[in-house]
This record gives sequence, C-alpha cells and structure tokens, in this order.
Amino acid sequence: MSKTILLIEDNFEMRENTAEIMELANYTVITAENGKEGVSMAKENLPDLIICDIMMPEMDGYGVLYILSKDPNTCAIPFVFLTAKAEKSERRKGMNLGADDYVTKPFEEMELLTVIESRLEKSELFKLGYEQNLQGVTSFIGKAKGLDQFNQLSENRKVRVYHKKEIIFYEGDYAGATYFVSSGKVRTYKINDDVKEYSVDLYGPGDFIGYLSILEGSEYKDSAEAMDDTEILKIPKEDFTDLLFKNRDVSSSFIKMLAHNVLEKEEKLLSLAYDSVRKRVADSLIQLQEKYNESDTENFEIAISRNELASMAGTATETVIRTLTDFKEEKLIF
Amino acid sequence: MSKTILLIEDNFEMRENTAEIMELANYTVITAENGKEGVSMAKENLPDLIICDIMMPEMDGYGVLYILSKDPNTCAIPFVFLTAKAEKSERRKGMNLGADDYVTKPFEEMELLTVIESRLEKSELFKLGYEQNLQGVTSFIGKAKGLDQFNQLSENRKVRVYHKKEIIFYEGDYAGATYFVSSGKVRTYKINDDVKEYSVDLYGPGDFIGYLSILEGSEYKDSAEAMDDTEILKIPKEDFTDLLFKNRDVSSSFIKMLAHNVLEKEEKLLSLAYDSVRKRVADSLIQLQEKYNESDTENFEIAISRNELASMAGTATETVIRTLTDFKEEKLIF
DNA sequence: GAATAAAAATGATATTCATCAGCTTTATTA
DNA sequence: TAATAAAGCTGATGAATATCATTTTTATTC
Repeated sequence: MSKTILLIEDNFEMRENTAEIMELANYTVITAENGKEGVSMAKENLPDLIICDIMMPEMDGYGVLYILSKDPNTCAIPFVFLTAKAEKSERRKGMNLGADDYVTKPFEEMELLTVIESRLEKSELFKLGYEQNLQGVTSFIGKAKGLDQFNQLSENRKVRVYHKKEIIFYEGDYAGATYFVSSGKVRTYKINDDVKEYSVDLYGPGDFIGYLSILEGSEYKDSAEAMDDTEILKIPKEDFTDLLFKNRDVSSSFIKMLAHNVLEKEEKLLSLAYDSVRKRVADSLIQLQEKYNESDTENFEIAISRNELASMAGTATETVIRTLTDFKEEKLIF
Repeated sequence: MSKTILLIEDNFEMRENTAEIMELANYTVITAENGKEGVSMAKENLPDLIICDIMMPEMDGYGVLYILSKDPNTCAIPFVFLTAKAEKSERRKGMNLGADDYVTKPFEEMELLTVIESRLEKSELFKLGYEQNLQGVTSFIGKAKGLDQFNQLSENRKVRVYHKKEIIFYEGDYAGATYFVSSGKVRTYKINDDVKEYSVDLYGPGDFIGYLSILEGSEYKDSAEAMDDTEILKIPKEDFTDLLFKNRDVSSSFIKMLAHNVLEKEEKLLSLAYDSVRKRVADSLIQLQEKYNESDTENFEIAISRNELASMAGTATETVIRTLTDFKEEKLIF
C-alpha cells in the first residue's frame, strides 16, 4: 500500500507541482491550501508524513506543527518543513535548528524525494518490531550534524565489527555512547558478588544497546559482549539525545518502546525468580529462537554454549546440561 | 531561591507591566523584546518558565517554542503563551489546543500568577524524586479538559479512599485508567500458576500506577492492592495521555523517569533471581524502609505482614520468619 | 595427526529452601 | 470475656539444585 502524504502550501502553482512529483514517486498525495485546512485534513486522514510551508497567511507552519503535536493521534506523524532558501539561512544564524527535515524552495525533484524517504525511515527507527535499518540511523546522524557528503563517509567508519566474545563495553564504564546492532548478536550481562555472571538481555539487528544508562547520565549497568561476529555502529551520547529529543515523533514512539521494554523485562525476570529450572531453560530456548529465529534446531544448538545458556536461565551449567538431556530423552527437542 | 521567568513580548508597555506583576510575586524576571532575542536569552539563562507572546514580528511565539524544543537544554522548560482574546477564541474553533497554558490579554494579576504557579507545578509532576502533589494533578486535569470551577469540583470526587486490603484493579482488567497515589501505600502483585502471589512493586504518595499498561494499550499486567487506607486519584486513560503527549516538557522528563524505572526494576528483579533468601529479605526490608521511611523500627514491624514480606522477597512465609528470627538473634534488627 | 585445551556429560554429595503439620500468640467478633 | 479466626512460630522432612570431582567428547593449536 502506498504511503499518504499531506502537502500544506498556499501557493497554487507550487502546490500542484510538488504534488505531482510525489505522485510520480507513487505516494498518495492530499493537499491543503492553508494552515487551518491542513490541520483538519491531518486529523481526518492521518497521513504518513506531512510537508508544510512555513510562511503562510493566517496560520504559519510552526502553528500547524504545534497544534498537531498536541493531538496524540497526529503527534507522531513525521513533519517536513518547506522553506524559502533566504528565510532558512537567515533563521539559522545563531541557532541550530536541529534534527528536523527541511526542503528549501526551489528544489530538485530528487532532493524532495530523498528527504521524504529518509524522514519516513527515521520515524520507523523506534517503532516496535523494527527492521534492520543501519542506513536510516547513519543518514539521520549525518543530517542532524549538518555534515556534508565527505564527513558522512568518515562517520560511517564508526561501524565496527566485533568478533565473537569481544567486549563492547564494561559494566561501570562511563556511558558515552549507545550502540546500534547492524548485524549479529550481542548479550549483556552482569557479574555478581560470587563472580557468577548472568545474562541480562539479548540483542539482534535493529536493537539499541545501553541507551538507558545514557538517559540516566551514569555508567553502564552491565557489560556487553558480541556472541558472533557482529557489526555495530557507535552513536555518541549527543547524537542519540538529539535523535530522541529533537524529533517529536521519535520521542513519542520511544516512550512506547520503553514502556514495552519495562513490561517485557518484568515478565522475564519474574520468571527467573519464580519458575522452576525446567521452565526457565525452556523459556530461554524459546527466547533465543524468537530473537534470532534460526529455522533449524540442529544448527541452533551450536549458536550458544551451555555456559551462556546457564547464565541466561540463571542456573548452574551442569543443571542446564542435565535439563537439556532430559528434554532430549523426552523427545521435546532434538 | 526565587524562580526565574523569561518574558518575551514585543509591546513595551505590556512587557513592563507584566514583568512588574511577576516581580511583585517574588519571581526573578528577565525580558526580551522579540522572538530571536528571546531564544538566545532562554539558551543563555535557562529560566524556570517562559512566557511568550504569540503574535510578534519576525518570529512568532510558535517559532520560538519550536526552536527551544529542539535544544535538549531548553526543551523541558515550561512554556506559557500570551495571546489576545480574539485570536485565541478564533483559533480554537474546530481544534482543541489542548493542555498548554494560555494567558489571554488583557488579564488580571491573579490570573497570570495562577497560571504560572500551576504550570510550574505541572512540570514537576514527573520529575524524579517527586513530592506529593495531588493538587497539581487535579488542577492540571481540570485545565486540560477546559472545565470550569464547577466541574473541577466534581472532578475532585474521583479521589477515593481505598481501605486496607482493598483491590484497586485486577491483573487482566482492561487498562482504562492510571492511578495516582495521594497518600498511603499500594503494592502490585501477580499470581502465578501455583496460585502463589508475589509482589512486583511498591508505591507511595506521588507515584503513578498502571501507566505502562495504558501505554501498551493492553490489560493491567498485575493487580494493585491498598496496604493501608490509601487516597487515590483515578486518571482516565485520555487524561493521562494528554498529560503526557501534549506537554513537551512533561514528556521529556517522563522519558527519563521511565528509563530510571527500567533500570531500578532490573536491579531489583535480578536480585530476586540470583541472591540468597537472606539477602533478598534484607533487601526487601531496606526497600520498604526507603519507600515509606518509617523512622522507628518497632512500628515498622507492624506495617507489613510476614506473608506480604514473603511475597516481596519471593520466598515462603516460614522462611521469612526464620530469616527474621536469625537477623534478630544476630542483633541486626530489633 | 598428536598434543593440548575447552566444553560437555555424569555421579556423588551438600545445601538451601519449600512444604506440611502442629503449636502458640495475637487479633477480631459475638 | 469467651470463642473463633488469623497470624506467627517451630520442627521434621523431602525436593530441587548447586557444587565438586571425574570422565568423555569436541575443538584448537602446533
């Protein structure tokens, strides 16, 4: 299904032209010719993205954005400003306008479409059930920093491959960055007083790691280790908070993601605390499967050591081994 | 220390007058005479609240708000609009402007000061280490709904006293409201398959309960029960999401609160999963003390039954009793 | 491919803690 | 104030599982 874009622009010619470009790119376009009409169309049609001129009679672009931000239904819709070149550069003086997307008039077709695409991607970043989108993250960060092509390239060098068993960060390190998993597997774990380690969480492609500590402004609360060869993008603290706080729509889906996380974590850890070892081992296996869904159960075995599984299930390695043997005898697994 | 207020207003007379009123009320006031100047003063001085005219030449109020929202340093500062009566009523037509505060010109001194005060309160709502502020919540909800004095009164009737052991909501109920604890103590718990119940969390004055389920749009994940006679304000789902999403500053401190919650919960439940009973009982005692800090340890004993303590520590009642006896013998507690 | 190291498996034993049953104290109700 | 219920306490027992020791299997290195 094609995405719907709402275009709010008072100038007739400009409106028709822009709409046409987007229609050619297979978006469904609806238009409004002033701020007020734009607001009501947005509330009615809930488009996937809004493009809005800043300078308009009666109600300007900021006013439209403001009103739509107040409505839970519309507050998460990505919003792109249309602005005359002069105005933008003038306003930029002395104040960084940050992460939002702008299209400056007059524009090239490609420019417009690129902005639309990247904005749609960005807003997907924190959506539940996120896909792999390293591209989105890097391109966002480039834009947020106002970097040119060249710098973006060097920016990309921050993608690093961690090998199996390599540590990404240690518990207690100052939390100066969040890590975005591009491919591979990562687990985080803590070490308690008896030097026994236990897995706290598993991460796969599309996940962010360590952002909670950043938000707390403290050290990492656990250590992170690659379980496979894993490609990871390091996102400095400021870039992350920019991403989060400078984008209305991102921050509201982030809240939902966080809430979801809390509940999931609660569920999981309560199981650890109150269920039998049998159940915990079974749960851990299911969790692994869901997270990294390896289709074949044979290969799946190789993916994790009994030791690691033990720390996930919160039990002794020998106990895990025995439990797995039991499962096999009962023909529950192979 | 007195709070600092930044006033952005282009009209000289209006500016001087308004500033004077606020100074008389013991606020420190700084002023700016246009949007641009306002933005830079805000970034420099980081005031506790900003009052800003909407209609201004060059950059209007929405633009100012927009730019300040982009800066993590200023995005959480409460923002109040100054607006001419005509303009407001006109703009309101067909679109609810939602939770933000407005002062309409011309205004009475009291009106201005009430708005300032309530806005400062509201922004404190989700701050870590929140105080008891039922007043703030109710007055906010009244305003958000645009209710008059009379309706606010009936609104207040939603405050209800739950007696000891009374259930506030059950696990599995549809999450249609969050609950704000005004006074007393509440615990939430789940029941697992063997009909053993275990405490998930404790709440006291100033805490919200059940908001995670609201954000997920699902049922409550646990049951909530009053541990004492407890005064509770029921906040309907919509009012809560309004409070959250319609206030820039509230939503960014909410994110921080959530992040803090996740980490705290993680810590607590990992202890449940991996520590010995002795440690868990001790932790539970400390947690109780911290949460409800009863000064005297004797009365403290009465506050919670061994049974409840057992479900907090995730162990059998008898085991808790034995552990407590041990502690007493070792003169660790009295 | 032999040597070495690491992981997996198994058995024996110890520890922790839940459960059951009975008893005592405290609180509640008639 | 007696009767009853609820909470608190204690001892005995058994189940679950951690720990230690040893052996077997698999992986890694020279």
